[in-house]
Amino acid sequence: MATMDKKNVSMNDVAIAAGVSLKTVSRVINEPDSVRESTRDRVHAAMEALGFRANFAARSLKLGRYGCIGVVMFHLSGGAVDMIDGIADAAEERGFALTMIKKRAGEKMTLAEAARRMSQLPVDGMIFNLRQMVDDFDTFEAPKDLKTVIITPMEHPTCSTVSDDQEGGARMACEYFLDHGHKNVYFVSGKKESLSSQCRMKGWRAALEARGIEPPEPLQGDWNADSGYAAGLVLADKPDCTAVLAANDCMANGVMMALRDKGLSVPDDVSVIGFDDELYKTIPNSILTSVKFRHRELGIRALNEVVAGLEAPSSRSRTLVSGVLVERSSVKDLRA
Amino acid sequence: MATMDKKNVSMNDVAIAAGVSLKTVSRVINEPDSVRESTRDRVHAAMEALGFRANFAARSLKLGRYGCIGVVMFHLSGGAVDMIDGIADAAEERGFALTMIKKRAGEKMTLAEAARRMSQLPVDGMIFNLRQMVDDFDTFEAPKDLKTVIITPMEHPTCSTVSDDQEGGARMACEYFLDHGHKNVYFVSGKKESLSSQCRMKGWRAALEARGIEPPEPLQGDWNADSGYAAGLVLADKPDCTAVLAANDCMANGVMMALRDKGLSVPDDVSVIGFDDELYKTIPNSILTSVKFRHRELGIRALNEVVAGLEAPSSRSRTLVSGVLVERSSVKDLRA
DNA sequence: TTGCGAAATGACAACGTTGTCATTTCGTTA
DNA sequence: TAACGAAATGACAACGTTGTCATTTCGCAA
Repeated sequence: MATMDKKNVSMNDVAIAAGVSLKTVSRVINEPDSVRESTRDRVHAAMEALGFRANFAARSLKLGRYGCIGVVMFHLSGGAVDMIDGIADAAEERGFALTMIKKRAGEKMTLAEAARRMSQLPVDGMIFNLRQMVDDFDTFEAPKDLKTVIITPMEHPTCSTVSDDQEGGARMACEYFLDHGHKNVYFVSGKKESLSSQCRMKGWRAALEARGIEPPEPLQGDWNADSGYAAGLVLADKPDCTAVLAANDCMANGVMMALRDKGLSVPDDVSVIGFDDELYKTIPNSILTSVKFRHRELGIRALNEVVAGLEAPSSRSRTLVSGVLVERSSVKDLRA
Repeated sequence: MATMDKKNVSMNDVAIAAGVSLKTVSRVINEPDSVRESTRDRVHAAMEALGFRANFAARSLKLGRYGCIGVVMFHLSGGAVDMIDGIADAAEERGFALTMIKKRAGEKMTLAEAARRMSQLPVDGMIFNLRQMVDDFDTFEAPKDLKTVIITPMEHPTCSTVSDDQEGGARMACEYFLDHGHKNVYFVSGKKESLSSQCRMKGWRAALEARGIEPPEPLQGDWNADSGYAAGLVLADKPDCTAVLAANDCMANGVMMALRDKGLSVPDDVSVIGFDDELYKTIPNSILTSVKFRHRELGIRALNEVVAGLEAPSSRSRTLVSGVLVERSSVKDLRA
C-alpha cells in the first residue's frame, strides 16, 4: 500500500503523474471540452490516484473572488433558523457558500466592526442580520468593493435593506379586527429593545389612527407566555377590551389563558391575534389567528440581493416581504 | 477628493506610499513589535489612507491554512439555533470563522458528497450536523488532512462524534418516574426517521427493562401537539397508565390537553415528562417536567473537538453531553 | 506525401502574501 | 572616532492556481 508523504497534492503533481503540463490539468477542471478525451481520462485517473483536491486559496487569489457570501448574525433567535435556511438554499442554488460570524453574547458589535471582521474573510458580499438598533447604524458606510445587504426593518442611507413587512403585518391584523366590527384594539408588546416589537407596535398604532381611533396604552411584555398572562389579567378587567393584538403567539397564548381564567371566552368575549403562527406546534387544536412572516423567503431575497449587487456594490434597494394572516377562529365577527 | 482607481490595494501599494519595503508592511501586520515605532506609524497612516485590507486568499495560500471551520447542516431545525450559537461562539473565541453549507430540501446528501463539497471550500476542519441516517454512514472515510467531527448519537468507525446523551436523558426521565413509585411508563415517539426519537425510545426501553418491566407498545407521534393529543386520547383509556414520557414538549402538551379533556388530572391521575424544556415559553405557569439538552454546550464541544484535532485529523473520540431534568410538578409521587 | 487551418497542449508570468536570508542602521562601548 | 553586536529593514523566492500567448499536434484536402 503506497502511502502519500506530501501533505497537499498540487496540480503540478497531477500533471507529472499524467505526463501532461500543469495547464492541461487546469483545463481538465475548468474547461474539460477543450481537452482531448484520452488526455482527460489520463488526468482524471492521476487526480483520483493522488487524491487531488483543488486549492481554494490559490484559485481565489488568481480569480479575485471567493464564491462565498458573508453572514453576520447580530442576533441568533428562533425565527433565524428559517432565514438561514433560505439564505443557505439560495446561496447553494447560485453556487455560493456562506461564511458566518456571530456577535458574541454581551459584546457590543457595531456595523463597522462587523464589516471590518468580515472583510478579512473570504467573502464577495455580505448580509447583516440586525434585529436591534446599533450605535453606528446611520453613519455606517459599507466597504466600496463589498456588496452589503442589511436585514432590518429600518431604512439605511447607503446600504440595501431587506425586511419582513412587520409594520404592514400589524396593520393588517388591526384592520382585520376593525373590519370585523371591533371598535378598538389593545396591544401587548415584546421586549422594548426589539425592532420587531417596535415595528409591530408602530403598525398597530398607525392602523388605529388611520381610522381616527385613539390607541390605548400598550402593555409591555417580554415575548414569553407569562408576560402575556400578566397582560391578560389586566385586560380582562377592561370592559371596552374586545380585541387584543399580541406581538407574538406565545404572549397571545398567555393572554388567552388569563382571559379564560378570568371567566372570559375567546373569541366570544375577547378576540385575539398573535404573530409568527407557531402556536399550533405546541397547542392541540389551536384556534389562534396569527400573522406569519415568511422568514425563508426573506433569507432568499437577501441573498439574491447580494448576488445581484456583486457587480455594483454601491447600488441600493429596499425589499419588503409581506406577512400573511393565517385565519383561525380566535376573532369574533361583531357586525350585524 | 482623491478617487482610488485600483480595485484592490495591496501591501505593495502601501509599501510604496509609506516609503518602506513590502516586507515591512507585512511585519507591521504580523509582528508589529519588530518594527520601529516611527516606521509603524508611517505604515499605518498609509494603510489608512489607501484603505488597505489584507487579502485572505494570498495569506491563506502562503500559510497553508484558512482559519475557518466548515459546518454542514444536514438538517436545520429549531434546536439547531442554539447549537450553531455554541459553535459560532467557540469558533470566535478560538479565532476561527465558520463556512457553512446545507443539504438542499429534497436532495439526498451523503457524507462523502458533503466532504467533497466542503473540501473545495476554505476550511481547516469540519463539523457535520447529522440528525437522520445516511446511506454511507458506516463506510464513510473523512479526508485524511481534514479533521472531521460528526454530531450524531451513533458511533462512527473512524470519525470523532459528539452528541447529546439522548438515550441517557430518556433513561433518566424513566427512572425518575420509577423512583417516584410508578410501575410502568408509556412512550410517545417523534417522527420515525429521526435519530433523536429513536434514541429517546431506546433509553426509555432500556430503563424499563433494567427493572424487569415489559415496555408497552410505544405510540407514534410526529413532534407536533396534535399527534400528542391523539396519543393522549388513547392513553386516557388505559387504566394502568400513570406515567407518560413524550419525545418532546409539544407532544407532551398535547397529551396533557387530551387527558384533561377526558376528565383526568395531570399530575393527580397521570404524570407526564417531556423533552427540550421549551413549553414554559408558550404556556403560562407551565408545570411540565422536562429533559433539557444543552445544545449550546454541544456546539461548543463539537467545535473544540475539531480544533483540538486539527493537528491529528485521524484521531478519534466520542463525546456525550448529558441532559438535565428540569423538575416542575407534572410528576406525582406515588410512594406511600 | 505535403500543406494547411484548427484543435490541443505547453511555457511563463501573475495574483498578494509570508519565510528565508542578506544587508543596512542603530546604540553602545572601547 | 572606530568597532561591534543587535535591531531594523529589504530582496527574492515560494505558495498553487489561471490567463496569455506561443508552440505542437491533428485531421483533412490537394
